[in-house]
Amino acid sequence: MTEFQNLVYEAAKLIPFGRVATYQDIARKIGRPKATRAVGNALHHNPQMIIIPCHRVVNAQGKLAVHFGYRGLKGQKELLEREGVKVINYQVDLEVYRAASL
DNA sequence: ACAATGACCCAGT
DNA sequence: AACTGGGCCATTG
Repeated sequence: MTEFQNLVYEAAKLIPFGRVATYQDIARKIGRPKATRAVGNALHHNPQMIIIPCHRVVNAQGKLAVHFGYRGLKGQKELLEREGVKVINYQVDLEVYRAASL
């Protein structure tokens, strides 16, 4: 477990229930605004798939991660809808659900 | 130390 | 809207 990954996971846990964050938000939160790609990597290697709310993390367009580990796209979609987030065509409205605290 | 890879982003065509 | 190329950063072989 690298230090970078810890930072990413900690940041991910801060995303409130029923809201989402972009890879950029996470990157910015941990002090590496341009490491968005690395953030994606870290989440992919996520050791605690369920514990860490990585399903609340989407790309800059609000699109869900295609290679999501837990039950794929559908899994992430269901997890989000279970929190009251409307997912249209595997995409969420960032203007509405993006966590403001980031 | 170097090259390649990936759940990314942005601008240009 | 779809495709391309360049840039970014951490991890891995």
